[in-house]
Amino acid sequence: MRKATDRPPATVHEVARVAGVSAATVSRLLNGTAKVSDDKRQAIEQAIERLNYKPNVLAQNLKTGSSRTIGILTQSLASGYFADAMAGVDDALQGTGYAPLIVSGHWHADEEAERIELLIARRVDGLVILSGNLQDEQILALSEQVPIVAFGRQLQGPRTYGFCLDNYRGACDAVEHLVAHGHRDIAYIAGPPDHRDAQARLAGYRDTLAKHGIKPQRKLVLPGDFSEAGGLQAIERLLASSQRFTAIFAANDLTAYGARLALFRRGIAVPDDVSVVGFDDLHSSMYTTPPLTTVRQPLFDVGQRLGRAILRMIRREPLELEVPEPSLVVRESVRAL
Amino acid sequence: MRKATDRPPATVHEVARVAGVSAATVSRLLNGTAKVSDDKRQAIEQAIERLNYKPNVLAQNLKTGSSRTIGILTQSLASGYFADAMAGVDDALQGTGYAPLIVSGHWHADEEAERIELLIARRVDGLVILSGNLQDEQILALSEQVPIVAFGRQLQGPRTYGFCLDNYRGACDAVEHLVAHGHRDIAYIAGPPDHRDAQARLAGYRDTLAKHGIKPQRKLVLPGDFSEAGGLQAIERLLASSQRFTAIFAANDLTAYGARLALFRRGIAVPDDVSVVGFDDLHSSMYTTPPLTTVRQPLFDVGQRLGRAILRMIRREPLELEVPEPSLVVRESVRAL
DNA sequence: TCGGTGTATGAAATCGATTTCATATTATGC
DNA sequence: GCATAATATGAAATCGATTTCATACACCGA
Repeated sequence: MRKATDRPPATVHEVARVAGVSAATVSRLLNGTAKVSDDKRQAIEQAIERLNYKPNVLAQNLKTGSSRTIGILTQSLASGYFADAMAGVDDALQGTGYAPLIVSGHWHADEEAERIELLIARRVDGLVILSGNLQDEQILALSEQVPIVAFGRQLQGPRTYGFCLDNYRGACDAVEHLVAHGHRDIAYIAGPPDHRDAQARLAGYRDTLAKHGIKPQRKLVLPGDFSEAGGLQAIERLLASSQRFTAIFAANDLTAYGARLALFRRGIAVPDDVSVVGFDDLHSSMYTTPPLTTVRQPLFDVGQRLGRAILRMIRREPLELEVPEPSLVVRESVRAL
Repeated sequence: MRKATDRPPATVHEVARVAGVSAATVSRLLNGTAKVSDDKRQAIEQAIERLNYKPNVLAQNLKTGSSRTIGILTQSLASGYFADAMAGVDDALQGTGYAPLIVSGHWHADEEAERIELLIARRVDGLVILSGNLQDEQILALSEQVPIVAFGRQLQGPRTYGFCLDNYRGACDAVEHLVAHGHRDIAYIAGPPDHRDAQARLAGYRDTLAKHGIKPQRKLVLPGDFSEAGGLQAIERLLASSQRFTAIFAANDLTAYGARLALFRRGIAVPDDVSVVGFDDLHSSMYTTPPLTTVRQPLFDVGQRLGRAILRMIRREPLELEVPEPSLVVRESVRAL
């Protein structure tokens, strides 16, 4: 199993020796740091070819003080929501020489802080933070050590930039849609009370009802937790309470899935008996039965922007600040009354 | 905005100087490489505290020749299937000092090879390969440079280990379940013809029918591609052909989702009119309407095993070889005839 | 008291690149 | 044709840890 080329990998010095030049010249050629004469260039290129030389990234890292790595803090590795954003970041990093180092904070501030310490210890050149429970001040403090871009929080600083989508606006659009279709008894399944996106969506729901002169009914606002189980339970309770409602606005798609199942179990048809609107537009929402009308968050796009932003920040280029908009995507889960 | 401690981070040498010892002693204490006397230990610990010293990982990497990083090659960053496995690997790596470097091959052999080159260039200490289109021989060749564990391919070598779940068995279980419930006209929506898991599942379907003396009907085997769109299209075609069938076995859950929607659009109830069984047990299959009966692949568990295996391989410890089993999870999408 | 064994410690080499600084060489201007 | 500027190049320092090798010292038995 021993290969012919079973010697330790070549170094710049060996390349230099074979090419009859100095290591400095090899380095200069490879990095384009300075002009090297044509004959030496050829000699070096041949030597590299012959020795199959690949620069040792570890040595480069040490010398340059950079790991050419971007840390990504997500809240869950197994969530379609974050996965889309991560895919976007990854896409933006493609071909730039930067690789993503992904860690998960599991929605827990302490764990997030710890994981970020880990990333900084590994000398990531930049940090992408996807949502989470850290305080903005903590992030600002961290940004003295490494440039940071964040999603799900409004931040601005010399080495910090964070943006949210307009959750309020998205929720308004969703409720407007229901109202426009004649619904007035609209239940809302909330998200975690301490989650700002959830708060904004709730506010959008309330304000839109008010705008149309629909009296808010406390019993139509149900607690939830952004999970299917939460949505299921909420609607089971609502049905048990025999409160009248013709539509449900769920704080996110997962919640809507759970709600949908609760209705299904009771033989209540969507959208014929009850209309449902979600929030997020997860990929699978296109294939629920019926396909879910929902507020689209363009998370891949968000991820791309974050990736591009962190790169610009690292290179100290100005970043173009433009925030994508959520938009209602109308499918088949809402019926006109 | 300037902090009091705005000087460059401390090095071993500074710690050594402050503590009145040599850098070697500091290193020895930190790594437990040799005994150091109690008084020096205290002096060093104080110096570390005072200077807030953190070893420079980049320098450690260079000197030790290892990056304390595990490369993970996935096929998609935004797939629930792979995400579960990645979460498992991540979980196994937690607290070991190793961090995952995740790249995606997008089901394309060339891209996979390229991404792996990138990981090797970054001197990952080990490689976890999740499925993909690379040839086994290519992987074996790569394993001379770095230890590899793989999922979705049977591999065995000094620095290589790969296992599959028993897809054949899983498919047999699924079809047995349908047959036991009185179904004989069972449609099958296949996966990509060149995908081994898909091939194994198809074989399981065919053999189980044969075992029960059910004549195979060519028109009941429909092409698919492991996606919802494929499943949708397959069932639309099947319905158009007015071929009789009472059950559908889909090559994976996504396909089943698509099939389900096609039925829904035609007003065909599941499971009352047609039964459906999937494969994978994605998280959301618990919340489809109705919840999907499917063959569970314990992917988080698989990921954990992969993570533990690669660590053992790196440490040159023997690895316990035990492959988890797929299992049918019965929900509500199958009716007895 | 002396040689021998063991132990804690430091000086210096090392990992493999990049970068500074000095120098030999060539090109340029008058 | 000579002084000067510009250019390509190499030797050596550097990044910050780890590790080898040598050494000083203490301890032990004879």
